[in-house]
Amino acid sequence: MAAGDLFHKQGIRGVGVEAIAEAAQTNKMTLYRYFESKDELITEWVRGIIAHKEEEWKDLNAKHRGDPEGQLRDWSQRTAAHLREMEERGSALGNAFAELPDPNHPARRVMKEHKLRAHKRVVRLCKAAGFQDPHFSANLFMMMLEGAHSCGQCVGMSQIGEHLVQVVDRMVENNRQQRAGR
Amino acid sequence: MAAGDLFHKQGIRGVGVEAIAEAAQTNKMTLYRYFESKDELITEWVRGIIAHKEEEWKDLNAKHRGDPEGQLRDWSQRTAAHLREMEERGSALGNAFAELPDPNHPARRVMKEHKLRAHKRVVRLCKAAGFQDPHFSANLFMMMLEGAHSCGQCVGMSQIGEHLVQVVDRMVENNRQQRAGR
DNA sequence: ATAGTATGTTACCGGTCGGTAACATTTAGT
DNA sequence: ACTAAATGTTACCGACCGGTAACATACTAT
Repeated sequence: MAAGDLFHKQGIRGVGVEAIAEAAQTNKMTLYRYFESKDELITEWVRGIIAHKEEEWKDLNAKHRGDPEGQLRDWSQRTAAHLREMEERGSALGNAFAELPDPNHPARRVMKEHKLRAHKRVVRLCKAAGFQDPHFSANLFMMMLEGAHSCGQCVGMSQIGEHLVQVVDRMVENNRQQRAGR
Repeated sequence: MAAGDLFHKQGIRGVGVEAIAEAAQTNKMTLYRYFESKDELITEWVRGIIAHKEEEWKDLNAKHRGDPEGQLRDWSQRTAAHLREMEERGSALGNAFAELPDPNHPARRVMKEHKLRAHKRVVRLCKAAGFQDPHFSANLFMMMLEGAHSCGQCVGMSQIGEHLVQVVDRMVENNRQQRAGR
């Protein structure tokens, strides 16, 4: 779905169905034979993004099996890499949240569920990594990763990415030392 | 300008000029005698928010004169308080960024300048507080404060606010100990 | 070749929205 | 009370957008 690029770059509400069809190299009519409304189309796009992220978490889990610290560090590295190739416009999901204020919008519900899952996952990882206060650390991780996107727009993505990786490394290292000292 | 509530709650593009006028207890025509376009109206709203934030920084500076650590801690506390009374919808400026993708939009330019100023200010504070790597710490602060808004939508604002305050306190404390140990 | 299905084309509908014109009404200063 | 400025009212315009109908064309399988 190449229409997603449009959504991300011009904003969901700033892109007409006609433009979406063109980006998908088809036309409006055919589009409406597959999606019953623009809202459903948006929702499907969001679902795609989320599926991709879940896929990445599976990779992360497979690559660092039984190593929650490694997963966290790799997660930050991937996010940093993702930041670097995303000049100007912020996070797709974050923007979508801002652009769909209606709490009953299906896409919004899907995103909320995903965020809850993501948060739980990070809490679980922090628990497994032996962090003293897993909820605290998990919230910290989430805050920083979320904030990196919007923050990079004024500082420069690459620097933000670097610092993100650094601080996650430090947190993991600190935790390791604290555990050793107990 | 009470119309700002509408912008924040329903999204900039989701609010018509008519609704804005009604919220301001006037009508469209009068509105257009003061603002030459909706875009300028949006920009003025954004300017108001920014002015309010700058005002708060003046307060912060006056209250903790010569105490950059106190300013940073108080900043986090105010942000936490602000989070608590902001259930559901994220940061006004962050949302505006998402809703105005056009890089030439005047409001966007204003916001970008403001973000740059804010970042510089925090770097300056971190320098004054004697942080070892002021740019690193400043970026951390910014990331967390930015991220807290979007993150609170899935965890609960009050908890996020608490943790935000805690971590800023810890960073300040760590810095104090490191300085003492040098 | 033919039938059936998927895709493309055009034109249109209803609604909303930003913005304006023309005129009526109120407010305020003297 | 009279004037001038500010505000309100109504109606409208043009543009855009989401969505549909009707029909034409291309593809595919047998």
